Amino acid sequence: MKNQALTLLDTVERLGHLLRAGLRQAGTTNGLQPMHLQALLYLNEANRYSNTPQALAEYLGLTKGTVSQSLLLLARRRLIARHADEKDGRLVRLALTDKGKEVLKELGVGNAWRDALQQASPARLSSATKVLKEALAILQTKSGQKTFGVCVTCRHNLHIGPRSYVCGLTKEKLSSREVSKICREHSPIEENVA
Amino acid sequence: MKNQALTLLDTVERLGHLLRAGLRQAGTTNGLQPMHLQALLYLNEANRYSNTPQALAEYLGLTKGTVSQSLLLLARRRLIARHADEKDGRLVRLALTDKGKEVLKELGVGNAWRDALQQASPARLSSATKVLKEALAILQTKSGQKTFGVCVTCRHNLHIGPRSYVCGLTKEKLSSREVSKICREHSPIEENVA
DNA sequence: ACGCTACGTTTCGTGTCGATACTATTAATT
DNA sequence: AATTAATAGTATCGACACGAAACGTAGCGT
Repeated sequence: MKNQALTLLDTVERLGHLLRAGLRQAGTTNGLQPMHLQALLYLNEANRYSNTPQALAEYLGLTKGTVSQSLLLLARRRLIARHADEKDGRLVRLALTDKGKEVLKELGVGNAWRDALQQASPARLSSATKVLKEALAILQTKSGQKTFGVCVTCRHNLHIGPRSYVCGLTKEKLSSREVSKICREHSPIEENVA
Repeated sequence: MKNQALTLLDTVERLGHLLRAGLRQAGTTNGLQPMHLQALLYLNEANRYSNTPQALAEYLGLTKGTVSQSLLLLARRRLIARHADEKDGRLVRLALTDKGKEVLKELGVGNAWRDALQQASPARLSSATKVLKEALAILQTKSGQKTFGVCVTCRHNLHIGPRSYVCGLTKEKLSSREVSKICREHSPIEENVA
Protein backbone atom coordinates (compact mmCIF):
# COMPACT_ATOMS: atom_id res chain seq x y z
CA MET A 1 0.00 0.00 0.00
CA LYS A 2 2.40 2.69 -1.07
CA ASN A 3 0.09 5.56 -1.90
CA GLN A 4 -3.66 5.42 -1.66
CA ALA A 5 -4.16 8.62 -3.59
CA LEU A 6 -2.31 7.28 -6.59
CA THR A 7 -4.15 4.00 -6.77
CA LEU A 8 -7.38 5.92 -6.58
CA LEU A 9 -6.14 8.17 -9.35
CA ASP A 10 -5.32 5.14 -11.41
CA THR A 11 -8.75 3.66 -10.88
CA VAL A 12 -10.51 6.85 -11.79
CA GLU A 13 -8.33 7.14 -14.84
CA ARG A 14 -9.27 3.68 -15.97
CA LEU A 15 -12.93 4.36 -15.35
CA GLY A 16 -12.55 7.48 -17.43
CA HIS A 17 -11.09 5.34 -20.18
CA LEU A 18 -14.02 3.01 -20.03
CA LEU A 19 -16.53 5.82 -20.10
CA ARG A 20 -14.83 7.34 -23.06
CA ALA A 21 -14.57 4.05 -24.89
CA GLY A 22 -18.25 3.48 -24.21
CA LEU A 23 -19.10 6.86 -25.60
CA ARG A 24 -16.99 6.21 -28.63
CA GLN A 25 -18.68 2.93 -29.32
CA ALA A 26 -22.11 4.37 -28.75
CA GLY A 27 -21.27 7.25 -31.01
CA THR A 28 -20.11 5.24 -33.98
CA THR A 29 -23.65 3.99 -34.39
CA ASN A 30 -24.71 7.52 -35.19
CA GLY A 31 -21.40 8.65 -36.59
CA LEU A 32 -20.71 10.85 -33.60
CA GLN A 33 -17.49 11.43 -31.69
CA PRO A 34 -17.30 11.22 -27.90
CA MET A 35 -17.08 14.96 -27.75
CA HIS A 36 -20.38 15.32 -29.58
CA LEU A 37 -22.16 13.12 -27.11
CA GLN A 38 -20.65 15.00 -24.22
CA ALA A 39 -21.95 18.19 -25.75
CA LEU A 40 -25.44 16.74 -26.06
CA LEU A 41 -25.34 15.48 -22.50
CA TYR A 42 -24.26 18.86 -21.29
CA LEU A 43 -26.93 20.76 -23.18
CA ASN A 44 -29.50 18.42 -21.77
CA GLU A 45 -28.52 19.51 -18.27
CA ALA A 46 -27.52 23.11 -18.74
CA ASN A 47 -29.66 25.85 -17.24
CA ARG A 48 -30.58 29.07 -18.98
CA TYR A 49 -27.31 30.80 -18.15
CA SER A 50 -25.19 28.01 -19.48
CA ASN A 51 -26.54 26.91 -22.83
CA THR A 52 -24.04 28.83 -24.92
CA PRO A 53 -20.97 27.79 -26.93
CA GLN A 54 -18.67 29.58 -24.53
CA ALA A 55 -20.06 27.78 -21.50
CA LEU A 56 -19.74 24.47 -23.26
CA ALA A 57 -16.14 25.26 -24.14
CA GLU A 58 -15.37 25.98 -20.50
CA TYR A 59 -17.13 22.85 -19.39
CA LEU A 60 -15.18 20.63 -21.74
CA GLY A 61 -11.92 22.50 -21.30
CA LEU A 62 -11.61 23.28 -25.00
CA THR A 63 -11.22 26.47 -26.96
CA LYS A 64 -14.23 28.26 -28.34
CA GLY A 65 -13.00 27.77 -31.90
CA THR A 66 -12.93 24.02 -31.50
CA VAL A 67 -16.36 23.93 -29.94
CA SER A 68 -17.74 26.12 -32.67
CA GLN A 69 -16.79 23.51 -35.24
CA SER A 70 -18.42 20.66 -33.39
CA LEU A 71 -21.59 22.64 -32.85
CA LEU A 72 -21.69 23.30 -36.56
CA LEU A 73 -21.67 19.58 -37.16
CA LEU A 74 -24.37 18.92 -34.59
CA ALA A 75 -26.55 21.63 -36.08
CA ARG A 76 -26.00 20.21 -39.54
CA ARG A 77 -27.44 16.92 -38.33
CA ARG A 78 -30.37 18.63 -36.67
CA LEU A 79 -29.42 17.44 -33.21
CA ILE A 80 -29.27 20.93 -31.78
CA ALA A 81 -30.92 24.25 -32.58
CA ARG A 82 -29.15 27.59 -32.46
CA HIS A 83 -30.76 30.96 -32.19
CA ALA A 84 -29.54 34.36 -31.10
CA ASP A 85 -30.35 35.70 -27.68
CA GLU A 86 -32.86 38.51 -27.79
CA LYS A 87 -31.34 40.62 -25.07
CA ASP A 88 -27.70 40.20 -25.90
CA GLY A 89 -26.86 39.99 -29.57
CA ARG A 90 -23.52 38.35 -28.91
CA LEU A 91 -24.97 35.24 -27.34
CA VAL A 92 -26.05 32.13 -29.16
CA ARG A 93 -28.52 29.94 -27.33
CA LEU A 94 -28.23 26.22 -27.84
CA ALA A 95 -30.97 23.67 -27.35
CA LEU A 96 -31.47 20.01 -28.09
CA THR A 97 -33.91 19.23 -30.84
CA ASP A 98 -36.35 16.37 -30.47
CA LYS A 99 -34.01 14.33 -32.58
CA GLY A 100 -31.16 15.21 -30.25
CA LYS A 101 -33.10 14.14 -27.20
CA GLU A 102 -33.97 10.91 -28.89
CA VAL A 103 -30.35 10.13 -29.57
CA LEU A 104 -29.56 10.61 -25.90
CA LYS A 105 -32.37 8.34 -24.89
CA GLU A 106 -31.22 5.59 -27.18
CA LEU A 107 -27.75 5.77 -25.73
CA GLY A 108 -28.81 4.93 -22.22
CA VAL A 109 -25.51 6.25 -20.96
CA GLY A 110 -25.73 5.42 -17.31
CA ASN A 111 -27.32 2.02 -17.64
CA ALA A 112 -24.17 -0.05 -17.42
CA TRP A 113 -23.17 1.92 -14.37
CA ARG A 114 -26.39 1.47 -12.56
CA ASP A 115 -26.07 -2.25 -13.02
CA ALA A 116 -22.44 -2.36 -12.00
CA LEU A 117 -23.04 -0.45 -8.79
CA GLN A 118 -26.19 -2.19 -7.74
CA GLN A 119 -24.30 -4.59 -5.54
CA ALA A 120 -22.46 -1.95 -3.57
CA SER A 121 -24.02 -0.80 -0.35
CA PRO A 122 -25.61 2.64 -0.54
CA ALA A 123 -23.63 3.79 2.47
CA ARG A 124 -20.28 3.04 0.92
CA LEU A 125 -21.49 4.43 -2.35
CA SER A 126 -22.35 7.77 -0.85
CA SER A 127 -19.09 7.79 1.08
CA ALA A 128 -17.14 7.23 -2.12
CA THR A 129 -19.12 9.92 -3.87
CA LYS A 130 -18.36 12.36 -1.13
CA VAL A 131 -14.62 11.74 -1.25
CA LEU A 132 -14.52 12.16 -4.99
CA LYS A 133 -16.65 15.26 -4.93
CA GLU A 134 -14.31 16.89 -2.48
CA ALA A 135 -11.36 15.97 -4.61
CA LEU A 136 -13.14 17.29 -7.66
CA ALA A 137 -13.89 20.60 -6.06
CA ILE A 138 -10.31 21.04 -4.93
CA LEU A 139 -8.89 20.14 -8.28
CA GLN A 140 -11.31 22.38 -10.11
CA THR A 141 -10.64 25.47 -8.10
CA LYS A 142 -6.93 24.71 -8.13
CA SER A 143 -6.79 24.50 -11.89
CA GLY A 144 -8.78 27.69 -12.21
CA GLN A 145 -11.74 25.92 -13.74
CA LYS A 146 -15.34 26.54 -12.99
CA THR A 147 -17.20 23.93 -11.02
CA PHE A 148 -20.33 23.58 -13.13
CA GLY A 149 -22.50 22.29 -10.33
CA VAL A 150 -26.24 22.43 -9.99
CA CYS A 151 -27.94 25.44 -8.43
CA VAL A 152 -28.99 23.51 -5.35
CA THR A 153 -25.37 23.30 -4.25
CA CYS A 154 -24.58 26.89 -5.21
CA ARG A 155 -24.00 29.69 -2.77
CA HIS A 156 -25.86 32.08 -5.00
CA ASN A 157 -29.05 30.09 -4.85
CA LEU A 158 -31.64 31.42 -2.40
CA HIS A 159 -34.49 29.26 -1.19
CA ILE A 160 -37.13 31.88 -0.53
CA GLY A 161 -40.11 29.62 -0.09
CA PRO A 162 -41.61 26.23 -0.92
CA ARG A 163 -40.52 25.44 -4.47
CA SER A 164 -39.43 29.03 -4.90
CA TYR A 165 -35.86 29.96 -5.64
CA VAL A 166 -33.93 33.03 -6.66
CA CYS A 167 -30.42 33.30 -8.00
CA GLY A 168 -28.60 35.92 -5.96
CA LEU A 169 -26.31 36.65 -8.86
CA THR A 170 -28.88 37.45 -11.52
CA LYS A 171 -31.80 38.18 -9.16
CA GLU A 172 -33.99 36.01 -11.35
CA LYS A 173 -36.55 33.50 -10.20
CA LEU A 174 -35.72 29.88 -10.82
CA SER A 175 -38.16 27.01 -11.10
CA SER A 176 -37.72 23.98 -8.91
CA ARG A 177 -36.76 22.07 -12.03
CA GLU A 178 -34.15 24.58 -12.98
CA VAL A 179 -32.30 24.49 -9.69
CA SER A 180 -31.27 20.93 -10.41
CA LYS A 181 -29.55 21.91 -13.62
CA ILE A 182 -25.93 22.72 -14.33
CA CYS A 183 -24.87 26.34 -14.12
CA ARG A 184 -21.83 28.00 -15.46
CA GLU A 185 -21.71 30.48 -12.61
CA HIS A 186 -21.86 27.79 -9.99
CA SER A 187 -19.87 28.46 -6.88
CA PRO A 188 -19.95 25.69 -4.29
CA ILE A 189 -21.14 26.29 -0.76
CA GLU A 190 -18.15 26.10 1.52
CA GLU A 191 -18.97 23.93 4.47
CA ASN A 192 -15.80 22.96 6.20
CA VAL A 193 -13.97 26.26 6.29
CA ALA A 194 -11.99 24.85 9.18
CA MET B 1 -31.04 11.87 -3.53
CA LYS B 2 -32.57 10.23 -6.52
CA ASN B 3 -29.89 7.86 -7.68
CA GLN B 4 -26.55 7.47 -5.99
CA ALA B 5 -25.04 5.50 -8.84
CA LEU B 6 -25.71 8.26 -11.31
CA THR B 7 -24.29 11.05 -9.21
CA LEU B 8 -21.19 8.95 -8.72
CA LEU B 9 -21.06 8.40 -12.44
CA ASP B 10 -21.31 12.09 -12.99
CA THR B 11 -18.53 12.81 -10.56
CA VAL B 12 -16.22 10.27 -12.10
CA GLU B 13 -17.03 11.65 -15.50
CA ARG B 14 -16.08 15.13 -14.42
CA LEU B 15 -12.89 13.86 -12.86
CA GLY B 16 -12.12 12.14 -16.12
CA HIS B 17 -12.62 15.44 -17.87
CA LEU B 18 -10.23 17.13 -15.54
CA LEU B 19 -7.62 14.45 -15.95
CA ARG B 20 -7.88 14.68 -19.67
CA ALA B 21 -7.77 18.45 -19.67
CA GLY B 22 -4.71 18.26 -17.46
CA LEU B 23 -3.04 15.88 -19.83
CA ARG B 24 -3.89 18.10 -22.73
CA GLN B 25 -2.42 21.13 -21.09
CA ALA B 26 0.66 19.27 -19.97
CA GLY B 27 1.10 17.89 -23.45
CA THR B 28 0.94 21.17 -25.32
CA THR B 29 4.22 22.13 -23.70
CA ASN B 30 5.88 19.32 -25.58
CA GLY B 31 3.52 19.31 -28.51
CA LEU B 32 1.97 16.03 -27.44
CA GLN B 33 -1.66 14.96 -27.41
CA PRO B 34 -3.33 13.33 -24.41
CA MET B 35 -3.18 10.02 -26.15
CA HIS B 36 0.60 10.25 -26.48
CA LEU B 37 1.02 10.83 -22.79
CA GLN B 38 -1.29 7.96 -21.98
CA ALA B 39 0.85 5.76 -24.18
CA LEU B 40 4.01 6.84 -22.39
CA LEU B 41 2.40 6.29 -19.02
CA TYR B 42 1.31 2.85 -20.06
CA LEU B 43 4.68 1.81 -21.41
CA ASN B 44 6.26 2.96 -18.19
CA GLU B 45 4.14 0.44 -16.31
CA ALA B 46 3.79 -2.40 -18.77
CA ASN B 47 5.47 -5.72 -18.05
CA ARG B 48 7.30 -7.83 -20.59
CA TYR B 49 4.17 -9.41 -21.99
CA SER B 50 2.44 -6.13 -22.55
CA ASN B 51 4.84 -3.70 -24.15
CA THR B 52 3.58 -4.14 -27.70
CA PRO B 53 1.42 -1.99 -29.99
CA GLN B 54 -1.43 -4.46 -29.82
CA ALA B 55 -1.51 -4.47 -26.05
CA LEU B 56 -1.49 -0.71 -26.00
CA ALA B 57 -4.37 -0.64 -28.46
CA GLU B 58 -6.40 -2.91 -26.21
CA TYR B 59 -5.54 -0.86 -23.17
CA LEU B 60 -6.66 2.38 -24.74
CA GLY B 61 -9.60 0.83 -26.54
CA LEU B 62 -8.40 1.94 -29.95
CA THR B 63 -7.66 0.10 -33.15
CA LYS B 64 -4.17 -1.09 -33.91
CA GLY B 65 -3.99 1.11 -36.99
CA THR B 66 -4.61 4.23 -34.96
CA VAL B 67 -2.09 3.25 -32.34
CA SER B 68 0.47 2.46 -35.00
CA GLN B 69 0.31 6.03 -36.20
CA SER B 70 0.77 7.52 -32.77
CA LEU B 71 3.68 5.24 -32.03
CA LEU B 72 5.28 6.36 -35.24
CA LEU B 73 5.11 9.90 -34.01
CA LEU B 74 6.53 9.04 -30.61
CA ALA B 75 9.39 7.16 -32.22
CA ARG B 76 10.08 10.08 -34.51
CA ARG B 77 10.57 12.26 -31.48
CA ARG B 78 12.80 9.70 -29.82
CA LEU B 79 10.49 9.22 -26.87
CA ILE B 80 10.17 5.49 -27.39
CA ALA B 81 12.34 2.79 -28.95
CA ARG B 82 11.03 -0.01 -31.11
CA HIS B 83 12.77 -3.26 -31.85
CA ALA B 84 11.58 -6.61 -33.05
CA ASP B 85 11.13 -9.51 -30.65
CA GLU B 86 13.78 -12.18 -31.04
CA LYS B 87 11.53 -15.15 -30.53
CA ASP B 88 8.46 -13.99 -32.44
CA GLY B 89 9.18 -11.97 -35.52
CA ARG B 90 5.71 -10.51 -35.59
CA LEU B 91 6.06 -8.69 -32.32
CA VAL B 92 7.43 -5.22 -31.84
CA ARG B 93 8.74 -4.42 -28.40
CA LEU B 94 8.25 -0.89 -27.16
CA ALA B 95 10.33 0.83 -24.52
CA LEU B 96 10.66 4.34 -23.20
CA THR B 97 13.88 6.09 -24.06
CA ASP B 98 15.67 8.18 -21.49
CA LYS B 99 14.13 11.18 -23.12
CA GLY B 100 10.70 9.60 -22.79
CA LYS B 101 11.20 8.90 -19.10
CA GLU B 102 12.32 12.45 -18.61
CA VAL B 103 9.15 13.80 -20.19
CA LEU B 104 7.07 11.72 -17.80
CA LYS B 105 9.03 12.97 -14.84
CA GLU B 106 8.57 16.57 -15.82
CA LEU B 107 4.86 16.07 -16.09
CA GLY B 108 4.39 15.03 -12.51
CA VAL B 109 1.03 13.61 -13.41
CA GLY B 110 -0.26 12.59 -10.03
CA ASN B 111 0.99 15.57 -8.08
CA ALA B 112 -2.20 17.59 -8.14
CA TRP B 113 -4.10 14.53 -7.02
CA ARG B 114 -1.86 13.76 -4.15
CA ASP B 115 -2.35 17.27 -2.88
CA ALA B 116 -6.09 17.27 -3.40
CA LEU B 117 -6.57 14.04 -1.50
CA GLN B 118 -4.24 14.74 1.33
CA GLN B 119 -7.05 16.03 3.49
CA ALA B 120 -9.26 12.99 3.12
CA SER B 121 -8.96 10.31 5.74
CA PRO B 122 -7.10 7.20 4.59
CA ALA B 123 -9.94 4.98 5.67
CA ARG B 124 -12.50 6.71 3.51
CA LEU B 125 -10.00 6.89 0.72
CA SER B 126 -9.46 3.17 0.69
CA SER B 127 -13.17 2.59 0.96
CA ALA B 128 -13.81 4.75 -2.07
CA THR B 129 -11.05 3.02 -3.96
CA LYS B 130 -12.57 -0.33 -3.21
CA VAL B 131 -16.01 0.63 -4.45
CA LEU B 132 -14.63 2.02 -7.66
CA LYS B 133 -12.37 -0.94 -8.25
CA GLU B 134 -15.29 -3.30 -7.97
CA ALA B 135 -17.29 -1.20 -10.38
CA LEU B 136 -14.34 -1.09 -12.73
CA ALA B 137 -13.93 -4.85 -12.71
CA ILE B 138 -17.62 -5.40 -13.39
CA LEU B 139 -17.72 -2.90 -16.19
CA GLN B 140 -14.57 -4.25 -17.76
CA THR B 141 -15.65 -7.84 -17.86
CA LYS B 142 -19.10 -6.79 -18.97
CA SER B 143 -17.79 -4.84 -21.91
CA GLY B 144 -15.50 -7.67 -22.88
CA GLN B 145 -12.39 -5.69 -22.14
CA LYS B 146 -9.27 -6.93 -20.47
CA THR B 147 -8.59 -5.76 -16.96
CA PHE B 148 -4.93 -4.77 -17.28
CA GLY B 149 -4.14 -5.16 -13.63
CA VAL B 150 -0.82 -5.80 -11.97
CA CYS B 151 0.46 -9.35 -11.50
CA VAL B 152 0.06 -9.21 -7.73
CA THR B 153 -3.70 -9.19 -8.15
CA CYS B 154 -3.69 -11.82 -10.90
CA ARG B 155 -4.86 -15.35 -10.46
CA HIS B 156 -2.06 -16.58 -12.68
CA ASN B 157 0.61 -15.22 -10.42
CA LEU B 158 2.19 -17.79 -8.09
CA HIS B 159 4.15 -16.74 -5.05
CA ILE B 160 6.58 -19.61 -4.72
CA GLY B 161 8.92 -18.11 -2.15
CA PRO B 162 10.28 -14.92 -0.66
CA ARG B 163 10.55 -12.45 -3.50
CA SER B 164 10.08 -15.27 -5.97
CA TYR B 165 7.17 -15.38 -8.37
CA VAL B 166 6.09 -17.43 -11.37
CA CYS B 167 3.41 -16.68 -13.91
CA GLY B 168 1.22 -19.75 -14.22
CA LEU B 169 0.32 -18.81 -17.73
CA THR B 170 3.77 -18.51 -19.24
CA LYS B 171 5.64 -20.54 -16.60
CA GLU B 172 8.24 -17.82 -16.49
CA LYS B 173 9.89 -16.42 -13.40
CA LEU B 174 9.01 -12.86 -12.51
CA SER B 175 11.05 -10.46 -10.46
CA SER B 176 9.50 -8.79 -7.46
CA ARG B 177 9.62 -5.57 -9.39
CA GLU B 178 7.83 -7.06 -12.33
CA VAL B 179 4.85 -8.35 -10.38
CA SER B 180 3.82 -4.77 -9.69
CA LYS B 181 3.56 -3.94 -13.36
CA ILE B 182 0.59 -3.98 -15.68
CA CYS B 183 -0.09 -7.15 -17.62
CA ARG B 184 -2.19 -7.68 -20.65
CA GLU B 185 -3.15 -11.20 -19.60
CA HIS B 186 -4.29 -10.08 -16.19
CA SER B 187 -7.22 -11.95 -14.77
CA PRO B 188 -8.41 -10.74 -11.39
CA ILE B 189 -8.60 -13.00 -8.39
CA GLU B 190 -12.23 -13.52 -7.58
CA GLU B 191 -12.76 -13.05 -3.89
CA ASN B 192 -16.42 -12.62 -3.18
CA VAL B 193 -17.88 -15.36 -5.32
CA ALA B 194 -20.90 -15.20 -3.08
C1' DA C 1 -17.22 58.92 -30.07
C1' DC C 2 -13.55 56.11 -28.42
C1' DG C 3 -11.37 52.14 -26.91
C1' DC C 4 -12.12 47.79 -24.46
C1' DT C 5 -13.86 43.50 -23.52
C1' DA C 6 -16.73 39.38 -24.37
C1' DC C 7 -18.93 36.03 -27.70
C1' DG C 8 -18.70 33.77 -31.75
C1' DT C 9 -16.93 32.31 -36.39
C1' DT C 10 -13.46 31.28 -39.84
C1' DT C 11 -9.16 29.50 -41.52
C1' DC C 12 -5.13 26.69 -41.29
C1' DG C 13 -2.00 23.06 -39.89
C1' DT C 14 -1.24 18.94 -37.15
C1' DG C 15 -2.85 14.89 -35.46
C1' DT C 16 -6.56 11.30 -33.94
C1' DC C 17 -9.41 7.79 -35.32
C1' DG C 18 -11.87 3.97 -37.82
C1' DA C 19 -12.05 1.36 -42.00
C1' DT C 20 -9.84 -1.04 -45.31
C1' DA C 21 -6.29 -3.20 -47.61
C1' DC C 22 -1.89 -4.97 -47.29
C1' DT C 23 2.67 -7.66 -45.71
C1' DA C 24 5.02 -10.80 -42.72
C1' DT C 25 5.42 -14.26 -39.33
C1' DT C 26 3.61 -18.03 -36.65
C1' DA C 27 0.17 -21.71 -35.68
C1' DA C 28 -3.07 -25.13 -37.14
C1' DT C 29 -4.89 -28.50 -40.61
C1' DT C 30 -4.88 -31.43 -43.92
C1' DA D 1 5.34 -30.81 -46.36
C1' DA D 2 1.90 -27.87 -48.18
C1' DT D 3 -2.07 -25.25 -47.39
C1' DT D 4 -4.80 -22.58 -44.61
C1' DA D 5 -5.92 -19.78 -40.80
C1' DA D 6 -4.75 -16.65 -37.27
C1' DT D 7 -1.94 -12.91 -35.30
C1' DA D 8 1.04 -8.57 -35.29
C1' DG D 9 2.00 -4.74 -37.52
C1' DT D 10 2.00 -1.12 -41.33
C1' DA D 11 0.04 2.08 -45.07
C1' DT D 12 -3.47 4.86 -46.97
C1' DC D 13 -7.71 7.46 -47.00
C1' DG D 14 -11.35 10.49 -45.37
C1' DA D 15 -13.77 12.73 -41.60
C1' DC D 16 -13.06 15.23 -37.86
C1' DA D 17 -10.85 17.28 -33.26
C1' DC D 18 -8.02 20.61 -31.64
C1' DG D 19 -5.26 24.95 -30.77
C1' DA D 20 -3.74 29.23 -32.59
C1' DA D 21 -4.59 33.29 -34.68
C1' DA D 22 -7.21 36.59 -37.21
C1' DC D 23 -11.57 38.47 -37.78
C1' DG D 24 -16.42 40.38 -37.07
C1' DT D 25 -19.78 42.01 -34.04
C1' DA D 26 -22.24 43.40 -29.94
C1' DG D 27 -22.23 45.47 -25.41
C1' DC D 28 -19.80 48.43 -21.93
C1' DG D 29 -16.75 51.82 -20.17
C1' DT D 30 -14.59 56.37 -20.18
